[in-house]
Amino acid sequence: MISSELISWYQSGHRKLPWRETRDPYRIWISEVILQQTRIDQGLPYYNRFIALFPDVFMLARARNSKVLKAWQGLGYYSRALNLHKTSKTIVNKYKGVFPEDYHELLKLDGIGPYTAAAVASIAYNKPYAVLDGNVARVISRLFAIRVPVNSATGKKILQQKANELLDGKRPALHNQAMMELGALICKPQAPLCSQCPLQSGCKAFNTGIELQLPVKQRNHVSQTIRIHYLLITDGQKIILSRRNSGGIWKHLFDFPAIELTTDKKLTVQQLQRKLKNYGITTFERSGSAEGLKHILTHRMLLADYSVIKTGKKLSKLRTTSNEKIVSVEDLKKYPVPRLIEKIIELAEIDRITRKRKPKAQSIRQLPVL
DNA sequence: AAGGCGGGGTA
DNA sequence: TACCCAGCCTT
Repeated sequence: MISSELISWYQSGHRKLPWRETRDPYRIWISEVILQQTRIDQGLPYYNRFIALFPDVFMLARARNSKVLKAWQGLGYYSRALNLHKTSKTIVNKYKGVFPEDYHELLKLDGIGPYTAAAVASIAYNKPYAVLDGNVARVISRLFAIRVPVNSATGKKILQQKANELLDGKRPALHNQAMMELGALICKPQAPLCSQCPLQSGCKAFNTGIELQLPVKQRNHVSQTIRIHYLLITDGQKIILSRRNSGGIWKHLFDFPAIELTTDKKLTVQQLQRKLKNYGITTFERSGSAEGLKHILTHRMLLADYSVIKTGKKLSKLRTTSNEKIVSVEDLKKYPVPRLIEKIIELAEIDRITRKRKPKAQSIRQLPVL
C-alpha cells in the first residue's frame, strides 16, 4: 500500500544517476561505499573517476594501493578505500570475481555492513532486504512518530523492523531506492516538503504536527582543537613526506613531518632546531611560512601552521625514519594526501620555490631565521 | 554501547 | 555554531 504510492512517486521523477543505469553489482557496490556518509553531489564525480580508472573488480584488485587512495583523495573516511581495495581482492580470489548474492555472505566482506549488504543484495540482485540509512531512518521515524533515538541500538532495531515490514518483497530494488530518494528530496531534515509527499496522509508525524522534532538523535560530540606545525623540508629538488601508518586519522595517506603543539602555543626556535637536528640538519633557512590554517573535521578542529625549511645539505644525506619518504617535488602530486596537505602544498608554492633555488648551490643562505 | 573516522553543504 | 550526509569498524 505505502510502497505502491512510494514507487509511483519515485518512478515519476527520480534523479538520473549513473549507478541507477546498471545492475552490475561491482558498480552498485562502489557507489554504495562512496555514498556512505557522503552526499550525492560530493560523491558523484568521484564515482565517475573511480569507474573510469577501475572499470571492473579485476582492475581494482590489480591496482596499486596508492593509486586507489589517490582516487579517493579528498573524499574522507579513507578506510573505505582501503577496505574497498581489500574486498576487491577477496572477490577475485575467493569468489572468482563474481559478487556473492547472499546478504550474510556480503556482510562478511570488509567495509560492508548491514546497509551496504542490503543495498547490494536488493539493488543488484533484487533480493528482499530493506535498507536502513539516514534517509530511511528519518522517513520511518516520522511516518510512525517514533521517538526512540535513531542512532541507539534499540532505535535501529525498531526502525529496521518497520523497514522490513514496509518493504515491497517483489520490488525491493525499486522500493529501497524510492525510500532513500524520498528522504533526500521530500522528507528532508530541516524543511521537509510535506505538501508534496506521497505518504502525507499516512504520516503520523505530519498528522500530529511534530515532523520537525523527528528524528531524535542522541550524543553531541565535543570537538577538540589541535595545533600542528608542518615542516616542508626541502633542498630545492626534493622534499620529505611522511606516511601516516597509525590506526588514527588519515591512515596510509601522506603528510609532512610535523610538530604537535598545545593549542595556545606556537613553535619555538628550540623545538624547531631540535626536530631538525634529528634529521642531521644544522644549517637551514626558513623561507616561507603561514599560521592559523583552520581545518575542521567532524570530531576535531586542526589549527595548522607550516614552515618551508631549506636545508644546506642534500636530503639524501639526512637521517629519516622508515615511514618517511624523500620525493622529488614534481612527483608530489602523485601521492595521496588529505585536503589540508593539498591546501598547504598550494599555499606554499613549493614548485616556485624550487625553481628559484635551482641555479647555484652557493646561493644558500645559512642563517637560521625565525 | 560508545567513540573514531573527512570533508563539504546548509541554516 | 551545529547538524547532516546511500555507515563501518574497533574497543
